[in-house]
Amino acid sequence: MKPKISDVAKVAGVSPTTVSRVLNNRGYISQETRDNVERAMKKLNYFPNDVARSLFNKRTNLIGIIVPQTSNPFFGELTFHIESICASLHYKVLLCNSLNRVDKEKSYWEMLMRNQVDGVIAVTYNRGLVNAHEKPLPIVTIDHYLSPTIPVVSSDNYAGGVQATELLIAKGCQHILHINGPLKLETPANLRRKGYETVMQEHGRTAITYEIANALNRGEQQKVIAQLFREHPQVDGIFASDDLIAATLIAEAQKYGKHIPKDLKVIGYDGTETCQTLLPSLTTIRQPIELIAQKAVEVLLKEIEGDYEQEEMDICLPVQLIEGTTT
Amino acid sequence: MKPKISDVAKVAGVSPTTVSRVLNNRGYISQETRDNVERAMKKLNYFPNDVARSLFNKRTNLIGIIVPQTSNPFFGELTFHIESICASLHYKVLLCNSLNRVDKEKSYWEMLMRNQVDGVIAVTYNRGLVNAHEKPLPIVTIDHYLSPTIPVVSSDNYAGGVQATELLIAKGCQHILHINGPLKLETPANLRRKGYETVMQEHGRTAITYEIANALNRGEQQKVIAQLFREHPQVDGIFASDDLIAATLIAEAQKYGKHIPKDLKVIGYDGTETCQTLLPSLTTIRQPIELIAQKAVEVLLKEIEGDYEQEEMDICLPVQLIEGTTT
DNA sequence: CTGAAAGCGCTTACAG
DNA sequence: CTGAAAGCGCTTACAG
Repeated sequence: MKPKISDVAKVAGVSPTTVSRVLNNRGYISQETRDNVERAMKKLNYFPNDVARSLFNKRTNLIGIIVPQTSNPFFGELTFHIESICASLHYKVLLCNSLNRVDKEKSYWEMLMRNQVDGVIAVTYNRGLVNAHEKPLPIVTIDHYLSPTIPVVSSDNYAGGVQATELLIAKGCQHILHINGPLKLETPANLRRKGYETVMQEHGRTAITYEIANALNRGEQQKVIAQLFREHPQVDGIFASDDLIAATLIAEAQKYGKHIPKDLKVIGYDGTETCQTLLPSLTTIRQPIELIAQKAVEVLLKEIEGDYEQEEMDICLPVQLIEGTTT
Repeated sequence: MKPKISDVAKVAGVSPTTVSRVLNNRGYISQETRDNVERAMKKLNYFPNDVARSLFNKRTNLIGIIVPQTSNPFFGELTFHIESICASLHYKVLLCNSLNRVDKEKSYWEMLMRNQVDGVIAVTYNRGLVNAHEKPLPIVTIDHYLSPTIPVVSSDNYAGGVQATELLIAKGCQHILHINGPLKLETPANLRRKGYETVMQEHGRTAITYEIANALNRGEQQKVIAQLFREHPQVDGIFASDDLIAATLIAEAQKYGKHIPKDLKVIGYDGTETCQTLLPSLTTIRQPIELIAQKAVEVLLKEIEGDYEQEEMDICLPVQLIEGTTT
């Protein structure tokens, strides 16, 4: 059996109370008792049981993070940074892959509540989630508006959309299209499209957006892209709302005999490390992923500690254009 | 305050014991009491506290997973699958990004013990880890031998190395090199090199392997690649031990004016979904990532449930050659 | 079919 | 400076 505090107490010849005190460094303990207890802990290879501690303290130091899926490079990197930062602050991370599915979001949410997480970082859609529970946990979302009372961290999607579109125009594209994920969802990510539309309008162009219902599915992507080429054979510039779509686009374009960037210029979005390594030629708008993670954790911890300030409801971080050879 | 079992009991007009019984569906309860209790739970929006449950049951349904970093597509996909499978089996996942650093592995390991995880899936190096603790948890590793008593799940690295090398030879390469991660570590991944060396020898060729000390660092990769091109200008075939290295290789080769596949053929390793999307042209050896995740979870749960069988100590899964246009 | 009691491993007032 | 007692929210023998 794993040793418990009373075992240590017995070996050290003190009470469990005293052991607990040296463990938590609380109250006065004589150096001698302290040494005794520490020797006993070492001898028994004792580790405190955090489950018992959490029960008493009503604090788990656990946070939940809900992402669509860590296999997507953007979420994989985001998850990495969030977990790393949390670990450095002595928080532990319970991971949830929601696949953007409402049923999964719901059951994960309930799981996190049952496990008494101190807070959650959500990169997920479902709006009803939060209101459904009377006593919402501290929560912060990334790129998704869940409710007006929940803080959001995102990068400057509007500016990203503007920059991407302006670049295509500057490069001389005449027929510029946009491909996006599911549009009905009210996410800041839709601001990318807004940026695109605004710039197009300013230049007297018609904005046309193709929607991929399930952006995580590559087959779905190919279908929409095929349709796009069919309906707009004259297209010579495309702003894709993420790098994976852009990559699929490039592969499909080659099948149609379109040369990139001569016949068709493509710009993506996200600029993950992975994409910079695997497809360094891609022009893209880079999101400051690590910074997003940092801010999200920072805001969440403030909520948890209770010194949360109103002005931090909506944090918007700068993006950066990275020019490759696809434009 | 969150409602607890005694609150529910009060509302339902029964004892806490009874509430617990309907919660766990244990023992006999009259339909009427059951309905009463359920109504009370709904009314109070009650959710059981899993921390308290875990304390009593000495079972958390929590497993730890330690990977180098989820931002790497291979580990991102592996993590996704492991977590998804666990969720479907009502296990929760505590995520740890070790960066292959011994200090982090150690502190994560201790953290997992304190949190009373039921088991851990480790994709990590440190050998001393396990022996250091008298009472090791149920554990399974992926692609890493920690100790002879710990089961390993991996794909057929030797066959992968053989297939990769044979392909380059079949394509007419005369000077074939290999780039690998840190070689001193006794991982099944080194079998890839063994496969390479064996085939080279069979064909009377000299096997030469370049080592990247920190495979997670792209700057490091570039340095080694530059050295490789300097020392072996006549190289015309390279087997890279993962797809990211292969991608960096391809980018560097272009700087040296080498045309791929005419002047230089490149084959990678892993074949993640992400890589198939971002760099579909890459020839590679695909690991069955989802299957690896499945087996790892399966073996771990058997250890946890206690019906673990000896013959499953070393599970080796088949790999698959995927031919792109880089060979 | 239901409840009172004890206990999971810890911590914190409260005494001394 | 140290210890006995009570309790965190739950569950399981044990009675009835």
